[in-house]
Amino acid sequence: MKIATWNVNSLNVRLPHVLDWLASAAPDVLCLQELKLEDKKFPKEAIEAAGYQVAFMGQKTYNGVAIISKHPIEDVVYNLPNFEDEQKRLIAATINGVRIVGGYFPNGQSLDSEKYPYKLAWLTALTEWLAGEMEKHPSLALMGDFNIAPYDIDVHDPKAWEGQNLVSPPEREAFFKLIGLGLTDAYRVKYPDAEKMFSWWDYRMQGFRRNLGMRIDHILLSAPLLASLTACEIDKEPRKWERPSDHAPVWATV
DNA sequence: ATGGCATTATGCTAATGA
Repeated sequence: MKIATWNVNSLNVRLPHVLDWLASAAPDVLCLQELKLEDKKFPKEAIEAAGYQVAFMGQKTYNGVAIISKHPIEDVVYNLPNFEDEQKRLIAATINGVRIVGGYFPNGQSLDSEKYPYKLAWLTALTEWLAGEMEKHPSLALMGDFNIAPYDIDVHDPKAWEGQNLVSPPEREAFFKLIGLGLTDAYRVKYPDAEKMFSWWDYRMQGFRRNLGMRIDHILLSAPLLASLTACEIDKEPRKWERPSDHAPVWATV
C-alpha cells in the first residue's frame, strides 16, 4: 500500500495539483493538510471522479485536514478526543486494516508566542491518545505536517535556526516521545544520513531553487508497518509546478 | 537584512505561516 501526506496550503488553489498528483503517483491513501476551506466547499465530487473516497474536516481560512483513499475509509475520528480544540487539525481512519492518522501539527510561531505552549499541549494530548490508538491498531501510520524538524540535518542552516521554533528542544523532545511509543521515521530508515533533503521551502528568497528548506513533513510507522516498508520518498516535482504549495508530498510503500 | 512570498478576509491592510 502506498501512503502519502501533503500540506497543500489551500485546497481551493491546489485542487488541480492534487488531482494531477493522484493520477501520476497513484497513492492508495493521501492525507492532506491546510485545506483552508469550509466543508461545504470541499471538492468531494472531483476527488470521487478521480476514483477516490474521502473523509474530511474543513475550516475557513486556516487548518483543515482530509484523508483520500482508493479503499473504504472506516472508523473515522475527527480531532483529538482528549483535547478540546476549535482548530481542525487531525483526522484518523482505518483503511485496509491500517490505522491512518493525518495531522496538521500546530506551528507554534515562536517560543514567546502563546501559540507555542498550545503546540506543546497539542503534542502531549496527541501522544497520550496515540498510545491507546496503537494498542487498538498495531498497524498504524502517523503522518502529516509535524512542524518539527527532528534533526539538525533536517534544517538548511542549523546554526541560524538553533533553538528556534520548529527545532527547539521541547518540540524535538515531543517528537521523540512519539517515536518512543514504538514509531519509526520512515524517511530516516531509508536515508539515515541524507542531508539537505527537505519537504518544505520558503516561498521567499528563492528558497526552493536554493534548497533553503526544512524536513518537517513525516511518516511515522508502527513496527508491523516498518517490517513491510519498501520505499519512502519526498516528491519534489509538484514544488516545481506553477503556483505550488510550499510543501512537497511525502510517500511510503508498506 | 525580522526583509523576502503566498493565502485569506467584516479586503486594498493585516494576520498567519514555517
